[in-house]
Amino acid sequence: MKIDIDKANRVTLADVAEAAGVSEITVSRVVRGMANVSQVTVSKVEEAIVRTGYVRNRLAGAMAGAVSNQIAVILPSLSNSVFADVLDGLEARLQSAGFHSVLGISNYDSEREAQLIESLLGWQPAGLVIAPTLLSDRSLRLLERGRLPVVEVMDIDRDPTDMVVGISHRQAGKSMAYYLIGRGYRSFGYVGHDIEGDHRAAIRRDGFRAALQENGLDFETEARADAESSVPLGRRLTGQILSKGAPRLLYFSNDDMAMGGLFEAMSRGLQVPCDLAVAGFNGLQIGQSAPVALTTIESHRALIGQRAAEQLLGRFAGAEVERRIDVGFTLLPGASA
Amino acid sequence: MKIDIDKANRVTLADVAEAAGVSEITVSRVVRGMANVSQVTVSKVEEAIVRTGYVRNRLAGAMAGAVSNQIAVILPSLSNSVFADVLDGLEARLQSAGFHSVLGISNYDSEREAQLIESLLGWQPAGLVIAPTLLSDRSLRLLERGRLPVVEVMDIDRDPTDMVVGISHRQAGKSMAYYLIGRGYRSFGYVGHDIEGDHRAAIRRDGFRAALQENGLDFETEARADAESSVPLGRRLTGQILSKGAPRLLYFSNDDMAMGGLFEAMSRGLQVPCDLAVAGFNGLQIGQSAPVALTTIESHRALIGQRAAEQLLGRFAGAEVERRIDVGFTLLPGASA
DNA sequence: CAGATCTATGACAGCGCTGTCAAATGGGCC
DNA sequence: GGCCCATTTGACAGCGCTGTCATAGATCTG
Repeated sequence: MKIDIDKANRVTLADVAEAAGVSEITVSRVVRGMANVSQVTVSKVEEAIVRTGYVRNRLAGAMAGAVSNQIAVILPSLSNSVFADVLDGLEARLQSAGFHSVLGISNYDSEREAQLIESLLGWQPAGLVIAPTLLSDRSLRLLERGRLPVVEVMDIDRDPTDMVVGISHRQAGKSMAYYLIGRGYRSFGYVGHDIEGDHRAAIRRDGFRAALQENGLDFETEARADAESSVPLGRRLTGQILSKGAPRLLYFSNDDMAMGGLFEAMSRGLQVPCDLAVAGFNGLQIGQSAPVALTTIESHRALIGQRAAEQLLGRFAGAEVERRIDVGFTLLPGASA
Repeated sequence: MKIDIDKANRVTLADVAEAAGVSEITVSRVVRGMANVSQVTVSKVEEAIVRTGYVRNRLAGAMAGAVSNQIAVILPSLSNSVFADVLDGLEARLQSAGFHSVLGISNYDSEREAQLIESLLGWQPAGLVIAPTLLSDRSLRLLERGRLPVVEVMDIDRDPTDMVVGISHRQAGKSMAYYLIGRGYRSFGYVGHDIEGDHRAAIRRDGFRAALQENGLDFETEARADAESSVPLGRRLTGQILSKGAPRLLYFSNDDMAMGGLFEAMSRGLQVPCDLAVAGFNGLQIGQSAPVALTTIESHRALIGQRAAEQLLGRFAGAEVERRIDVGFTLLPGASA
C-alpha cells in the first residue's frame, strides 16, 4: 500500500516528541524558535530532530492557525525580462524575511488572471503581489473578499484596490517626449508591440503623444504588430518604416524593440543618431552597453519588487503603510537620441 | 478580535453545504469535479458556491490527504534570463495541468540552496525542480528522504538523484570548438564570468578546451572576472584582451558576455568576424538579431522547463519515465565566426 | 418480484500542527 | 516557612477538508 509507506516514513512532531521524551507542543515551540523553552530541552529536542530527520510540515502549521509564509505572485509573463527583474527583487526581499512566492503567469489574459487569483488564494497566502493585466470584476471581487494585503505593481496610473508600487507610465512617456523636444527633435514616429495586452506600453505612448500635441506635434508614422515585444519584431517594424521614408526619431514601446531598431539602422549603414534617432523604455543593461548607448528611461524594476515586498512585510508587522508608492524613473540620456 | 472577524468571514464547505441543503462531502465532490454526483445536485451546489462566495481551501485539502498541486522550484538566479526562460517553460506546462510553482532563488549559494529545499519541502509539494548549484550532502539527504519526484535541470553531465533534464554542457563546448576549428580558426581566447558559481559555464569551457587540445591547440589568452555574467562585463573584459593583442577568435562563457564582445569590437571599429571572431552560448534572441548575428549554441531553455514539467506529470500519472532526458542543443552558425 | 447491481449521498475519523488554558516547578521575599 | 510570581511544560480541541465505509434508492435480471 502506497499510503502505508508514506505514513511509515513521514516523521511527525509526535515522533520527535517521543524521541526527545517531551510533549509535541514543546517540540513545536522549539521548531518555531519560541523563547519560553529551557536551554536543556531545546538541545534535547534539536538532537531528536536531527536523529529522526524531521521536516516541518507547514501545511499543517498554516492550517492550525499560524499564518502562512507564502506570498502569491501573479505576473503577465516571464519571457519579458522586466517581470523577471521585478520577481527577482521581490524574492530577494521576501526570502530574507522567510517568505516564499507561489507563482502564476497570466500571459496577459484577464480570464486566466482571475483563475489564478482564485487558485492561489486557495493556498491561503499571507499576501498577494500582482502586475495586473486588466483586473476583471471577478478578480476584484476575489481580492476584496480575500481580506489579505494586495500590492499591485508596475504602474500607478490608476487607483489601487489596496496598495500599489510602480511608476507613472504616462509621466514616463511625457518625460521622454519633453526631453527629445528639448533636444530639438520635431519629427517623430512610433514603433510598438501588442498594445492591447500591454496597457502600460499604451499609456506610455499616450503620454508621449500628449506631450507632442502640447507642442503642436504628433507621430508622423506608426508601426505596430500584435505580438509580444522582441528584438526581431523591433527590427522588422523599423525596416518597414525605413523603407517608406522615416521620421527623424523613432520612439519605441520598450528597449527590446528599440534594440531591434538600433540593429536595423546599423545593418543599413545608417548613423545613429545622425540619420535616425532612437529612444526606448526600461533602461535594460544591454541598451546601455551598445556601441551607441540607448536613450531610454530606467524603470527600476528590481526596486519595484523590493518595495512591494516591504509593503507586505510592513503590513504583516502591523504598520501603517503608504497606499501608493512611486519609485520614480530615471531618464538615461544615451547617444542614440 | 481579529480572529473572530476572520472566522466570521471565512466561508467553508460546511457553509456551502448548509446553503445548498446537502452534506459537506457532496460539496467537496462538486468542487473537485468528481463524477458521481447527480446533475441536479451539482447545479444546486454550484449556485450555493457562487452565492456564498466560497473559495476552496487547498491547505486543508492537501492536509486531508489529497495531494498538493504545488511544485517546488529552486533556481540560482532570475536576473539571468536563462533561468527565467526555464521557469517560463515549466510554468506554462504546469499551469495547464493545474499546478503552481513555489519559488526559491539560491543565488548560486549551496548553503542557501539547502535551506530552501528544507523550507519548500515543508509545504509538502508534489514534486521538486531544481537547477542545482552544487548539491550539498545535506541537500541530497533531504531529497532522498523526501521521497518525492525530483527533476534536476540544465546539465546532464553528472548522475541525477532522481531525474534530470538538460543538455551536456561539455558536449556543447566541444561542438563549438569542433565547428570553429572546422571553419579554419586556429587562435583562440576565452572570456568568462564567475566560473566558481556557474559550474555549467566551467564545464563548457573545459569541453571547448579539450577539443582544442585534441587538435594540439589551447587558449592563448583568458580574461575572467568574479562577477555574474553581463553585457558590460563582456565588453570590459574584451577591451582588456584587445588592448594586449587579441587572438583570432574569442569564445565567451555565454551570449550576454559575447554581446559585450561584439559591442566592444564595433565600438573600436573592428570588423566582425574579419578582425575578430566571436562565439557564445545560449542562442539568446538578441544575439540572433544583431547586425552581425552571433555564432552560438541554442540551448532550448523553455523546452527544458517544459520537459521537466512533463517528467513530473508523468510520474504523478504513475508512468515509468526516463531518468535522463537530453533535450539537445543546436549550433547556430551566425556571421560572427 | 426477490435478489443483484448501480448510483447518489452521507457519517465519521483523522491529516499534523498550534492556540488556549492549566499545571508543575523553582526561586525570591517578608 | 508560606506566599507570590515567573518560567517551563503539557492536555486538549479543532483548523477545513477528504478517504473510507455505509446506506438508501433506482434499475436491472431471470
